[in-house]
Amino acid sequence: MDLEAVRTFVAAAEAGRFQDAAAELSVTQQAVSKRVATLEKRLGVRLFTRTARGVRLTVDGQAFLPHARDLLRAEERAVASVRPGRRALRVDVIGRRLAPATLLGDFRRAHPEVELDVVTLFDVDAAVDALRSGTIDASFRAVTMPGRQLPDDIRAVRVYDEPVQLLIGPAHPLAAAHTVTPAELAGHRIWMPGLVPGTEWAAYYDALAAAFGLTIEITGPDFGTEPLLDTIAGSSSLATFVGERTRLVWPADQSLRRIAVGRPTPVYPHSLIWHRENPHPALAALGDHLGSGRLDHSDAGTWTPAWA
Amino acid sequence: MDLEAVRTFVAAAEAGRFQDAAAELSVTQQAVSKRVATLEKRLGVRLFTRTARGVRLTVDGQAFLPHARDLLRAEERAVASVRPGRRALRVDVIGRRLAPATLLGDFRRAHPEVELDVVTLFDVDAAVDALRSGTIDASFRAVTMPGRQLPDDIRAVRVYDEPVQLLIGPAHPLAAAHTVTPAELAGHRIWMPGLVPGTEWAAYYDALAAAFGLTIEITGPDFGTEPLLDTIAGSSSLATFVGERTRLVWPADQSLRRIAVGRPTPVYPHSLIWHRENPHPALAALGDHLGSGRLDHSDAGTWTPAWA
DNA sequence: GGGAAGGCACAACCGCCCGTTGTGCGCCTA
DNA sequence: TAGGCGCACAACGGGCGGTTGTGCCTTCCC
Repeated sequence: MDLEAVRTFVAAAEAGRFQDAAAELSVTQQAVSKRVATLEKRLGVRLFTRTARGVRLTVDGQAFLPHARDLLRAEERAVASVRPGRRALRVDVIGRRLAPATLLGDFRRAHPEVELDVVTLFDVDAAVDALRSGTIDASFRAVTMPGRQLPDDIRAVRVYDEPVQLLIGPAHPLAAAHTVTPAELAGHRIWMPGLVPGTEWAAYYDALAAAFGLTIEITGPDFGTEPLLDTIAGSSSLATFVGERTRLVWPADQSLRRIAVGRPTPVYPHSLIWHRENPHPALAALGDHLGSGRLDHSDAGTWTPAWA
Repeated sequence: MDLEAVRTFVAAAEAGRFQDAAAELSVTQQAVSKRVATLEKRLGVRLFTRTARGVRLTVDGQAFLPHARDLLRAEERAVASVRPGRRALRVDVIGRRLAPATLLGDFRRAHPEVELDVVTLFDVDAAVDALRSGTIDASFRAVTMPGRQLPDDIRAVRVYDEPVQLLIGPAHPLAAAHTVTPAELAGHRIWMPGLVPGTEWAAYYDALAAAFGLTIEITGPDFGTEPLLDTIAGSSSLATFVGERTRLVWPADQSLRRIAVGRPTPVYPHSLIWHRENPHPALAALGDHLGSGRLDHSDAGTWTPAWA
């Protein structure tokens, strides 16, 4: 379907006459007539009844009109999402099912007027580059990697310490446990395919493994979450880590179990970083929203890497 | 913007290679390349980075992708709204700001999975014709007009008795009243432009005027609700009737006042009518929804026309 | 390190769609 | 009944979009 035809249809419906719609669109009346006729042919229904004083919407036309407006609005938003300058707020998250995406979902509900786009970059370096070039406006990252220092023009605020949980199947020996300590996981096989070496995500789990003597396997190609969850659910020895707010979409019959990890609870330090001079008006709203819900991370019962 | 290009963009983003997208769309790789290049040119940004093993989304492309999917979904809904057979549930209402539209809004919220289109036909006769021809699936009307009998194949259920209220400006002598009786309105000027003779809407107010000795003026052309409300707000003698749930969109400074009418309260009997053999699956859900919230209209303190 | 293969871009060609001009027809109005 | 208004149809022309053919770059493998 051609959006130019849809735009013509809306203009004609509002004007009530093809001639006026044609004037508004800077084309001839015949062009409007042709566009509408083509649209009607494609849809298989008549959208207007032609009268001596102009046109009037048919019932089908009345039903189609709001959808046509929706289409044009969606087009406007799509164009606006990539328009240089004054585009929608663009935030980088580490994964679309992880806690940052959930936090952004909360923000979207709290501020429905803010246009928000979510993207995913490779790592902190890419995010910093994108922040500096103005390609993105903010990024959720664990920015305090060992040996790295944020540049002066990048601001960072630690907004959410997310508890790490163990995900296992019903046949796993820990399936009946309510809580396990990190030390109790030593000797168990913890499998995390998809953990890309060099990312801060991988650095976090490296530190976790080192601190408590765990063995984390990242062998094998990453086939996506579904095969991973399938394997975990059917295994009596494999486990994996997930964040407390990680959304899992798995078939209900798999009966995967989340086991809390405590004494201490490893928490993943999500931070929001942005460029000091970014003028985007919605950025302040995002900062306020995240700051208001910020958790107190001075709790002695939690664990973070020494470099965090 | 061309939706075919948008569809191509989504296919290429999912496939990761122009060649695969081309195969899926049954065009050549060069056509996909051209479509994407044209789209990028129109948007002014690069959507893909070209690599030796295919293409990868840029940050702009990542931001654009969900909007592109939205566009295609909106197109699908638009086409579905007029597709003969299996189209969305289509309901005729007497006006988009009156109570039936509000009831449909409630239904939409309660059943977000139901595709619903709202149209407005001229009168009961047009609605019955449309129900029989399958053009619409249901209609909100006050069907019990004097001298009219619904055909056997049309079912009707009285779903909502809407109290009538008086709408006046702050300078009107009744502005301070909490409730007025219909009889007290005799002698006041009640102005209702836009009341089309021959419709059941007009018949109702004719009966109301006759029952209580009121004078209802329908003189003058109907310029829409805004001028009407402006005039009412600034007049010390003009009043008009509105339904209890009628949504008015007027500038806040006009300070219009709604005055309840009681002893008895005139109520407008909204009914839902549909064709006996309409097979639309969502029609039953609409009937259930309206039936569950149906008001008891055996209240002796209300008034309806004798023919209702 | 060099050849082969895979994948995208560019050029040329062409058909078709779209918009314009010119005209006809039906309906309402005076 | 004549005139005007408004949409549809016909003919024409240009440009957009698709295909074929080809070139270039990257990656992989021997």
